[in-house]
Amino acid sequence: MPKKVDHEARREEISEALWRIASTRGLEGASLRDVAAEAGISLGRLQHYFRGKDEMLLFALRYINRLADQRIRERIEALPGEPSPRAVLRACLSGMLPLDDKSRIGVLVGAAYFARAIHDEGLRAEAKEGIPKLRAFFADQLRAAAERGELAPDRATDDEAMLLISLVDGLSAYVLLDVHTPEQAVRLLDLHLGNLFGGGEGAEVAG
Amino acid sequence: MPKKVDHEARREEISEALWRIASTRGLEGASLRDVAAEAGISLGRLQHYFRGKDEMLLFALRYINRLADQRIRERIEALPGEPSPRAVLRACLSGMLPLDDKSRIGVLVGAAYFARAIHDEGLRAEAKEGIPKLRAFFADQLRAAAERGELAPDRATDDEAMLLISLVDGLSAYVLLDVHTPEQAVRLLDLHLGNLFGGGEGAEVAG
DNA sequence: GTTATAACGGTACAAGCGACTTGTAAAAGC
DNA sequence: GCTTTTACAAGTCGCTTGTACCGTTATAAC
Repeated sequence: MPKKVDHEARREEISEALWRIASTRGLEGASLRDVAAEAGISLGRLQHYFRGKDEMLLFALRYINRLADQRIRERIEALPGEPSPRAVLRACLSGMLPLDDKSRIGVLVGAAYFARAIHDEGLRAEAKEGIPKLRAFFADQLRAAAERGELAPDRATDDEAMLLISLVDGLSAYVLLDVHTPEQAVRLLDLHLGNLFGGGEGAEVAG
Repeated sequence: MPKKVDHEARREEISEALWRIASTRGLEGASLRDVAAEAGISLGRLQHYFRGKDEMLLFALRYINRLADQRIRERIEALPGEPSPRAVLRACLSGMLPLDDKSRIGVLVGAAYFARAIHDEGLRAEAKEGIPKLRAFFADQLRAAAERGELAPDRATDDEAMLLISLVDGLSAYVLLDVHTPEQAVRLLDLHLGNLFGGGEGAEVAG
């Protein structure tokens, strides 16, 4: 047999090439040939690592979700001292916004997948997968905040969590459309958090 | 000359066929041939009314936006008596959610266009166009509410208006992905409005 | 050294795409 | 009634797409 190649690593390289195309031209404009060219490989090689286009798309989606998850986890752990629930939430939510090149590409690719997921059962299941966990995590933070007296105790934490997720998605969409600048999106997010937790204190946490 | 045909009406018929396809298979899966078949006409005839695909897409987008605008205007006028700013806002916002078949198709088509608008300057300009006016209208309602003492006077009305728009867009996306049912989306919207205006009073307005 | 096989590069192919051209029928204008 | 113009249907064009299928190389196993 010839040299053993790390298939997973190859697939990740190809996925990154796909992201680069999807974030500039959209998913629908990413043909197998384009992706192969962007990755600097032949079409034949790409086909060696992915049976078909769908398999490639699904792998790339799972991979980018995994990276985004990890990125946000690191943001939380990077918070100084014993961060308040509010600080944790702000770090998460602003990490979901397209603020820098990395996260912008992530959101861009996510938007491209979103459009396809609406009509594709497989992708839709994949897109929905992470929401409940995220929602539960946010709700936990809100409950912790309520216990510490930083949040009105009569707030419906589970619903407020979902509201936060929906809001960030809406804000992200408008940043992609250049309706907001990234800074405005953060400002609006902070406004909502201010309404939720009360007052402006807490907004000085770095983003 | 032969019988005079109402070009505008023909274009609207074709647009409606396009929506039907876009709402089930997505915009990218809507070829000129498919649209023509859905409209029950030949490809040649479709091309007689639209120079190219881009022109068709743009017309259909403007048309559906016009209809949505009109639909929401009617919702406001249908409100009983002298409606409160809160009731007006709720009618608008819930009208933007995909609650019935009509609005669902509208949002579905809007989502398809959104994905394309990210990478298409012309469509992006079209998608952005209505936002400032909507935002100003919402801000006016919020100011009116503040004057009537139904809203805390220190609220940043312009930002709160944008927050409402972003939230509804996020909620709509999650309804399309079957993360929320339409009912849950309305519940979350009402929760936000309750937070904004205070208390639960006002939530009894029909949707 | 032979062989089996993973790892390719290259090409061929049918299908579908948007755009364009041509042909034809019919009705309004003169 | 002849002409002109509109309203179509049908076909063709060049191109791109995803997929399938070669052929070749290189290396690990025996």
